[in-house]
Amino acid sequence: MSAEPDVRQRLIEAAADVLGEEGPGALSARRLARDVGTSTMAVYTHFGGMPGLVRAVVAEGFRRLYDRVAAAGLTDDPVVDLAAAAAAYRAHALADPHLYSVMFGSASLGEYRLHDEELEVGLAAFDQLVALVERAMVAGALRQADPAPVAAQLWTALHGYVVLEIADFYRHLDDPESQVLQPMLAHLLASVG
Amino acid sequence: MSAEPDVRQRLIEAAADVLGEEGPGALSARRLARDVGTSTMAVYTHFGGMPGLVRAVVAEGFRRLYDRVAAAGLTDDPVVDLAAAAAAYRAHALADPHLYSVMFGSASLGEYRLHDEELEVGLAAFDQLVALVERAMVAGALRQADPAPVAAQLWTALHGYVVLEIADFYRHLDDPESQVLQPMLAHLLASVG
DNA sequence: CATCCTTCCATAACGGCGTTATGGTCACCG
DNA sequence: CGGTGACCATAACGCCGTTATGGAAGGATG
Repeated sequence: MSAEPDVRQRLIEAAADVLGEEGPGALSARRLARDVGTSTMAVYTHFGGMPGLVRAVVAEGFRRLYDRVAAAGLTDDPVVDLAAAAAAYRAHALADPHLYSVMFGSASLGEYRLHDEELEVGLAAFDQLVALVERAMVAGALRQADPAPVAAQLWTALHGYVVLEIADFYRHLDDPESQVLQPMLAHLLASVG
Repeated sequence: MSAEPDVRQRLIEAAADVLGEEGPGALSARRLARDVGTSTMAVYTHFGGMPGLVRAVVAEGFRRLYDRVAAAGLTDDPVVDLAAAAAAYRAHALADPHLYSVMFGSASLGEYRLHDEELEVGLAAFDQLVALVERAMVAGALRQADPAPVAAQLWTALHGYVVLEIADFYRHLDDPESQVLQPMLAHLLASVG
């Protein structure tokens, strides 16, 4: 049934599965060792402990996020592509909200704190957005400027929306997507366009 | 030294203290019982368990956030007041980042999920912002519209910034406050003004 | 071929955790 | 004055992360 090689990768995938299906409360070295068919010591030889495994899962989450946003593809309209990337980003986060929460660590699992290794993977995903913004600038759809801060503003707003949506803080609004998310992104794009 | 009555409130304050000084990893019923000078059973008689205590701490966090933002006071310029409220909001979050993370971390700490009780306290804080926006509208500083979605957009962007700042995701930018936060809020205000 | 050394994981133990069962104490109410 | 309920101390159960120890496999070295 299960392939035997690469215990490290299988632990990461098992952790991502448990996170997606049962939430962070179900994450434990013993549970993962059982699922993968090994002992808890494998977690220590490969990750140095449970926090190390969580960091690896976070890096994996950023890799998946990168792939998902990249899969949105490109058209001949840079603004349409920006909207498509944002939609893909949100869809990915909502499809695995626990993983997304752990990625942005605010989720406070253990004493986790961002290391350079995971930050690098996260920044690769962010650079995608910078490239999309820069492309819109050279195409004349956005005013010429440093694309990094503009991309950071878009990402910040989108991330804030996703976090509050996952935490169910828009419960009292009907259709928050069209009342909050879309106008907010439209305002930001209009102001830098 | 310590007042004896109201074990419930003392447990909440002890939890907020531990959260602020040592982070969520140090939160435990046994630890809090030791600090307060009681047994773990007090947690169960007053909160029904550890998740119940966390929910109470979240509600307390929203109450403090409300007070902190309200303390910003009012001038005769509604736009200045909006900026002051945003600054107070950010300062409060950065002063106790663990508490802020738990408040919005739908994930991770146990199986915590937002209940109506805490949402109500959170919405009271949000209503402050709605009132500030409405005040700016009647003063003519912002275009007349439904203030709730506008306030939600401002809050979303500000929250996103605070979360990413706490998680140290702006490490690669110098002065993210002036490169990201200020222009983002300015753009949103300009677009609705 | 024999040896060593490194990598990797199984077993078992330690302390701490949330939770539960049980019982005791004290206030209040009939 | 008996009872009844709220509140908490004690102790146990089954988890957890982590560590110590040792054994098995494989490549390098003589």
